[in-house]
Amino acid sequence: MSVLFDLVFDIPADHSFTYRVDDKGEAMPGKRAMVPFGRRDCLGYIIAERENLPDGVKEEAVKKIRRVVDAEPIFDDNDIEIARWMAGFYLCGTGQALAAMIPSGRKMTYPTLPDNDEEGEPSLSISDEQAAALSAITAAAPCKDDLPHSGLPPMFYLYGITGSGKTEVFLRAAQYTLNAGKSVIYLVPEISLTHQTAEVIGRRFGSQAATLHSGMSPSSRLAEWMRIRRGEAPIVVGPRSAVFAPVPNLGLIIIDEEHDSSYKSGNTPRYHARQIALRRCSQEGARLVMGSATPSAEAWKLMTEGGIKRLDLSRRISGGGMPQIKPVSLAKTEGCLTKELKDEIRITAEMGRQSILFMNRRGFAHFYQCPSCGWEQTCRRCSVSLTWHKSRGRCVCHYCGYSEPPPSACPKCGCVEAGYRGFGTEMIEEEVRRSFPDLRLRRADADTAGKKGGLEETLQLFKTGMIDILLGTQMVAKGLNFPGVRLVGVVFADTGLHLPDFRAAERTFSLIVQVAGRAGRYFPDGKVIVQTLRMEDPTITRSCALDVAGFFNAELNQRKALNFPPFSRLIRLTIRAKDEKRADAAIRRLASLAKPLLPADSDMLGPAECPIGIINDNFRKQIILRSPSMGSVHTAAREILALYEKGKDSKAYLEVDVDPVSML
DNA sequence: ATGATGCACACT
DNA sequence: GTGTGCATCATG
Repeated sequence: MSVLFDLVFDIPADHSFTYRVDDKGEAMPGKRAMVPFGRRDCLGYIIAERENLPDGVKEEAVKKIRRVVDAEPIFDDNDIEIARWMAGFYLCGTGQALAAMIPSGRKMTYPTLPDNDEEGEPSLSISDEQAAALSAITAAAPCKDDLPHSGLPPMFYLYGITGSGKTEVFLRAAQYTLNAGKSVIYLVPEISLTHQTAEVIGRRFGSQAATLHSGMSPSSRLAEWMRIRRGEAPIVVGPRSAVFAPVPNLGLIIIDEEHDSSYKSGNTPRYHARQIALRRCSQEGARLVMGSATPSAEAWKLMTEGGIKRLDLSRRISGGGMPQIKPVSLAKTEGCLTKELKDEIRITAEMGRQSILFMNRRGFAHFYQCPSCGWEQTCRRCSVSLTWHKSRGRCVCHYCGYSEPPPSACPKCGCVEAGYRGFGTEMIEEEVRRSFPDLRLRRADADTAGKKGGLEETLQLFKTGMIDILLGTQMVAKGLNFPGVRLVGVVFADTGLHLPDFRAAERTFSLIVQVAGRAGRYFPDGKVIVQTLRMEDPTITRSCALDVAGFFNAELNQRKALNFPPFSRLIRLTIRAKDEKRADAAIRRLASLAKPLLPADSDMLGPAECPIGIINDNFRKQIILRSPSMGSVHTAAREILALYEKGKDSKAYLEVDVDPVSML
């Protein structure tokens, strides 16, 4: 008597496939199995047992499971339920969702950051604000039957500047939850914070803690996963994929630095850890606690509406005040360092303290522009500005790697004044070296980090005071707390504002406030200089005033007027193809399928070229479906995709992004 | 996703 | 007449 099982695979196809085994033996839902699939053997996930064959499947078509891979199920009913929900929400295959839950661990190595002496040791006493926050969180013990009417779990937001003691509140809330016999998931942004926080938690909770990070080998990751499932590690720390940690009896999910974009997955399924956390908490009767100095617009809106309880941490606990933040105009400056910034660097050095010079995103800031006609040197393949790399003597595209020597004169108007404007790491490095030949300078960007241990070494040197000025990109903005830092200079704050993305202002604001938090952590004399060409821009002025509420008032009004999130939900459909005609045809077909299927309350933006029109020789076109809520547009999107699938051009690839975070 | 299949045009 | 290239299709 044979038994039937449904399996899913890590493929975009959404439906399950039925297999049989002669006698039940090892097979059961939650285990993986090798099965013949098409003309080869494939690893599939057993998701259910079934009584009868599905309609239209003939007895003789059903194949036998070759081998059950796992001794114990790696997924339980709850996991499979989440995967099914993800497949529906993110429009991916159930198997793809399951595969995302235990990523097969690509061997990426992340730098181990120097210790963050910040909140490592348990403080014996906490401030009144911290105590108030903690008791708010621990107050009402939620249970499944006791959820708010909305179906949302109890949600809290620790809203406070860097150094205001969020971590200590998180840790105590975790301890409280463990004491109550429940489990905790503690999410941190990718890369920098994982190790630091894992260490703090390891010290605090010992063997009760588990870490799930992407640097682990598949086998040790799986071993850790099973240890968590057995309940041997009731507190789990990790980046976004740790939101799936199979802890029994979930009581609390913590999302540190909630605004961080690494919580959104960059590949299929493009899930957002916050969304999964929300879902798990409401499903499993747990609490959700987030924290940041610069919440996302989504979180801010929910706080003002009361869906999330905001808990303010307004003071720095370690004695430092907030630094003075000064916007400075770049307008009449030769080069990239204003007099104000140079003066402060000098003063800082004379005090024996350190400076960080911060630039946004490599590539957008350092491009060739003709001073007479405005011609820009861009990549022929990717349509983004080329970046001048002095050390290589070439102009490089950051998307495809294409490079060429710089023109000696403007190819359009022949102007020989043609030079490099904009500020890249190398240019700033040169200017700082010229201005301060006596100061020790190190660069920390993707180039210098590439070498083995390059970044770690630089950070270690900086921490031990062997470097006076650290010049870096995004990667120095997050999670670094160096007591010796007095000055932070934002070299060109406008860069992010130029990006064609409705979240450009939000990100720029957040970045400046976060970066400002690096200064004066432990002393009251921190200084931040924000260089800009847009002294009047409200994003710049409000970030310099640390006016989060003012910024979001204006920003949310704007979003509302333009009907962008958080006042609407988006689904972005991107077509990419080597041949532009193909891409065009595909996106037009997609758009014409979509038009009549959209619900009345929804609309469609595009078809249009993507903000970055070409990446790696692929033309990219997009349409954006927009709706007041996910419900209706979701159903439509599923139909659209199903229709598109039949008769699609196999050389044109479709990418689906539900709730896109970056429009680039 | 991926591999098989079937049809188009090319060339010893 | 067979050989390479790509669109189409199904996978239980």
